Order: sequence, then structure tokens, then C-alpha cells
Amino acid sequence: MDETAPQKGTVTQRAIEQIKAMIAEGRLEPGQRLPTERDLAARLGISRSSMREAIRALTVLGVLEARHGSGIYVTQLEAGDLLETFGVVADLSRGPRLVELLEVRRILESTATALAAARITPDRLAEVEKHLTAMNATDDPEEILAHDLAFHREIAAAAGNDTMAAILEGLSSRTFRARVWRGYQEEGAFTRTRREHAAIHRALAARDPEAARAAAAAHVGEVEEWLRDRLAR
Amino acid sequence: MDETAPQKGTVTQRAIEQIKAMIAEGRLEPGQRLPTERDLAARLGISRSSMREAIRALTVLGVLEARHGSGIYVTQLEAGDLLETFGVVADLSRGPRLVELLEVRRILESTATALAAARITPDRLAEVEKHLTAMNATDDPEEILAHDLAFHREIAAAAGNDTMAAILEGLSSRTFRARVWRGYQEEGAFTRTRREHAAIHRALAARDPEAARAAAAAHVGEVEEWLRDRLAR
DNA sequence: ACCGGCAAAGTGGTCTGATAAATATGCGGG
DNA sequence: CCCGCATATTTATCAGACCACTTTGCCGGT
Repeated sequence: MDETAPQKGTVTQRAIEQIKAMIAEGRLEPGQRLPTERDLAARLGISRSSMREAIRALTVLGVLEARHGSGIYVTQLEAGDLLETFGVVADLSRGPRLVELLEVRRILESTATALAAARITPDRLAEVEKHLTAMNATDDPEEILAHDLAFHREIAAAAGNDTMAAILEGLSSRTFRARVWRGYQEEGAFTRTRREHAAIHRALAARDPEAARAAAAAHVGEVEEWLRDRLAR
Repeated sequence: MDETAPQKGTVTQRAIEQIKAMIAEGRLEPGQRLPTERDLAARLGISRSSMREAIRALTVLGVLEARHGSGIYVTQLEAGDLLETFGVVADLSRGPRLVELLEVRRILESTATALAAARITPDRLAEVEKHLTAMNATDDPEEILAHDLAFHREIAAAAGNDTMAAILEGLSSRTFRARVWRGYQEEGAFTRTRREHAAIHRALAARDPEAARAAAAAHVGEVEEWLRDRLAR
């Protein structure tokens, strides 16, 4: 006769699932505001502390957004929101998994670049070119890295698949790039990187998907191989 | 003269970053036990409630694991641990983003299947075959789905890239498959699916990466196209 | 000396209540 | 009609207590 659920897991875990379910079932729309912490806690029959833990969890997952003094809202649930956590994988990975991540990036980036070659608009291509020249015009590693990131980000965006772009963004997170690229470029890979970027841009300008795919794969593959070698030692 | 940090963001957010940093810097090893909640809170100068929120957040991210009565531990930080949250993306996506997710899956799955064709061991191939026959031997949709998932999971594992396998696992999460596959198979796609699975298995048995890639791409692409059509209406 | 069980200490899980800080609201004056 | 300020609402944080589960080690029996 026990009316109260099966009691599986912690109350916080259950609260997380219930809120997720509300969103999945459409009872909570993107951007919509939730009841207050106190209301929600009372409604699910748990304490405010536990409810806050659930909300915090969903916040770091990019599902909810808490605004101090205002309320709790469902995010737009766009790819960028939900895949932000992908960055922690890159940040906390080391050794062989870094190679695996680069392999995934190579696969996705080469496809994205190929798609971009077929779909990119002239103004976006100009934007890509801007970052390319800016990247080649400075010696500051920080600035180079920033334009490098932007260069690939524009291309990923041009591919027209936001989800893919968001994943690639995570795989190129600032700290990840900094950790791997640093060593790579210290070995005088600047000129090679420059040439590879030029090749990618050329393929995009020529609207040649296959060339773009090959150039992007080679670009990431170079780093991948370098890292593989370095780990072998 | 303010000795206390820049105060950016909430204290909980800062605690999350600090613990993440400890792990990234190697001061916390995989599997290692952390100080108690009370100690950690005191050490960072915050309340236990806030510390608990930070721990809960890192728990859902698959970075930490709390064991009631025992303590808090760093997970093994393997791909599977950290990418578990990828499933929520699939669970909370709808409309056009489902197509995008399928596109990502098609790209990764086709590559994974190609790699598997080159690397799969005989006993793992036998395992794949087992799920194939079991899938064809029953009419229960639930059982078919389970073997379908296992079929692709074995192949992804054989590709030798745990990270890729973990991502694919998220893209094939039970609820995701259930939502999309349901509609797809209701339209009598069983026989077609069966043929496609057979083609994939044949390519694996023949150790033919290109055939495997094509078969896998076609397999996912079929569903992708169906979903695209369905959304267009 | 070994072993089984039991008690106590340690630790995460939950609840309650209070205060601070940021935001939203509504009213009154210009 | 609009601006500004007092007030209410809401999240952020803290403090302290108790419960549930796990681990540890002692103690008695064999």
C-alpha cells in the first residue's frame, strides 16, 4: 500500500530524473521558467537542499540555467548548451585517450570541412580567410592559437550541423589545444601548420569537398601522429 | 590587499573548478579517495551544502563517485565514465537536431565499422554473429532492440577506440533508439534492417573495411533519410 | 590462534531554518 | 508618460542536526 515510489537511488537523483522527464515529455519548454526551488522541493516532497543539488547538476549539464534573484529557466537546449560538458572530457584526458580524441576529431573535422566546401557562403569564406591571414601575421602564440581556433570554428559552422560543430568545439577546447599544440609547435611545426591551413582554405575556395576532406584529415592527422610518437617514448 | 580570490562566479562553481584543477594537475589520481565533504568544505572555506553541490555536479559528470558511508572517489576517468552524460543530449533532442545526431552517428559509426573490419578478432566476430541471429530469431521489439544495440556495441568496441565507442553508445542510448526506431520500424522496415545488418556482418567477416564503411553508412543513412522526410511533413 | 558477530566510529544523505545578495515589481512623484 | 525608489520575490550561502550506510576493531567463543 506504499504510495511513495520505489525509492531507488538518492532523492536527488530521482529529482534530476523527474525534471529531465518533464522536459523530455514537453511539460517544460526551452526558455521556460520553472517554479521556485521551494515550490519544486515541496512538490516532489524533498528538502530544498536536495532540490538545489538536483538543479545544480542539471545546470552544469547545460539543461537548466539559474539566475540569481530571478528564477530557474530551461536553456534553449541547443547543441552548444548541452555539449558544453564535452570540454571536461578533453580537459581531464591524458595519454592514449588524447590520441583517441584526436582521432575522433580527425574523422569529424574532415567531414565537416568537406561539407563546408560544398556549402560555405562567400562572406563566411572571407571570415575564414581573415583568420588565416591574421594567424600568419603574428608571432604571439596566444594570438595564433585564438585565430587557429576561430579558423576551424568558422569552417565547422559552415558545415551546417550545429551538433557536429559543438562536439568539435569541445574537442578543441582552449585547454586541450594548449596542452597538445604547445608541444607540437615547439618543435617548429609552424610552417607546416601554415601550409596545411592554406591547403584547407584553397580547397574551400575551390568548392572541392574531397580536397577539403583530405587537407583537414592530413592537418589533424599530423598532430595525431606526432602525439602517438611522443607517447610511445 | 584582498587575499581572497577574485570572487568570480558562485562559490560552488569555484569549488567545481578547483577540484577539476586538482585532477587535471595530477594531485588527485583516478580511483583515489578524496577528503571528506566536511574537510573539503573547510579547506576551501565554504559550507558543506555548497561543497555537496559541487560534488554532486562532478558526480553527474562522471568525474567523481560518492559511496554512501565510505567516501568520495575519483572515477577511473575512462571514456565511458566521462561520456555518460552524452546520453542526455540524445534524450532531450528533438526535431532537426535528431537528424544532426544521426548524421554524426553515421559518420562515426561508418568509420568505426571500417576499423572493426580490419581489426576484429574471431571471437568478437562470433559475438557479433550471435546477436545478429538472436535479433532475427525473435519478434519481440524489445529483444530486437537490445540485440541491435549489442550488435553495434560489439562492433564499436572492436574498432579499438574507446572514446569513439563511448560517444556512439550515447548516440544509441536506449531512449534515443526507442524514440526514433519505433516509428521507423513500425513502417515495416524490419526486413530492410535485417538485410543491412547482414551486409555489415558480411563485410566484417570478409575483413573488407570499405564494404563495412559503406554498409554502416547506408544502414544509419536509411534511418536518417526516413527521419528527415518525416520531419519535413 | 582463529573466526564470527556485534558495537562504535566515520562518512555521505537528508532535512530544517535562517541570512545575504540579486532581481523583479509596483507605486508615487515629476 | 517616465523615472526612481521602497518592497517583495527568489536564488546563494551558511549553520547545525539527525539519519543511513560502511568500515573498523574489539570481544567472546571455539
